[in-house]
Amino acid sequence: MAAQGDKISQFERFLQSQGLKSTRERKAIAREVLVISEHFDPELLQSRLRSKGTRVSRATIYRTLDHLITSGLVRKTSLDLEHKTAFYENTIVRGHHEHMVCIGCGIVIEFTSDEIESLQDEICDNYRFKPVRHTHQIMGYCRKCH
Amino acid sequence: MAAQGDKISQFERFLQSQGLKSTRERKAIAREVLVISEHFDPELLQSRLRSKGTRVSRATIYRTLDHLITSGLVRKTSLDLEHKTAFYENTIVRGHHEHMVCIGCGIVIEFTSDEIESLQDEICDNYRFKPVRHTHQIMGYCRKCH
DNA sequence: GTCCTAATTGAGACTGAGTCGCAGTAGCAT
DNA sequence: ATGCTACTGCGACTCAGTCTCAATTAGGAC
Repeated sequence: MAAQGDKISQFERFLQSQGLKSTRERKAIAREVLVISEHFDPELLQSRLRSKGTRVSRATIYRTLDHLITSGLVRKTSLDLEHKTAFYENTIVRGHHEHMVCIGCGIVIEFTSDEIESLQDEICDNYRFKPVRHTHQIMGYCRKCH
Repeated sequence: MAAQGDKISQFERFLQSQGLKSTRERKAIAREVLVISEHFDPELLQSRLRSKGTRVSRATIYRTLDHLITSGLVRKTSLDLEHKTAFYENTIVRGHHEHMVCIGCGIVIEFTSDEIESLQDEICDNYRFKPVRHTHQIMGYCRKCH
């Protein structure tokens, strides 16, 4: 898709603006991340790259993910308390959303609610708190599991 | 306080009902946990016990926290993505609440909102999802930090 | 194209939270 | 008091993530 190329060059401009270099590894990682449409962990990312013939070390995966986060192309999503690994997702394919996680089968259902978002803003206002990001996660049992 | 003794014996009954034994270590841990009014991590719990002259191994701390969770006296609260350690809190002193965490100074502000809770229930209903617990956390800057 | 320097990479050592196996210990029911 | 079984502590282990360092590479200057 055309949009992806744009995003890659957005990332390259970001790197340049930070005095960072645009390397083979960084481009490969960015390219792959923008193509994954679900949550992923660094492990999965590495193995997807490997299966395409691109070997990148664990350290570089982590380092590059940090840059992708700073550049705004990727976000870190908790999705946790059960899993120990961090999860990531690209911000292009995936808009903002919250999670319901089934304790039975592990399935993740996404939801959003404008009402909740605005109540949240109201509460922050009351506390003079300037929100930057938030996570809202419901653990329970999905239709199939209870 | 009187309530604490009750809770201790509630825990002992729980242990018994599970065919578990009521040991010196478990009682000491339960007693301490019920007296901590803030979030704590296993590390802190252990050092508080040690400073009272009770030595308990790390493994036992973790094992007992699990039992306390199952018994309902303690809950695990994410409070994370920044910290790597798990946090816990006792359910007696601390009612249900959500967190705002300041990215600047780390201060944790608690909040609750009945409106949000009921919107949440509504959403779960729509998805035929049976909620068990949830976490809702806002990261941002507190009054002093922006 | 060549040179130069600073940034980058990969490998492996390291860290820190949490778990596990095991040998010795201690509840508790009889 | 006895015996069965669960419990404890220790230290080894795991696993995600970080760090160090020597070797490599991007990319600007010439």
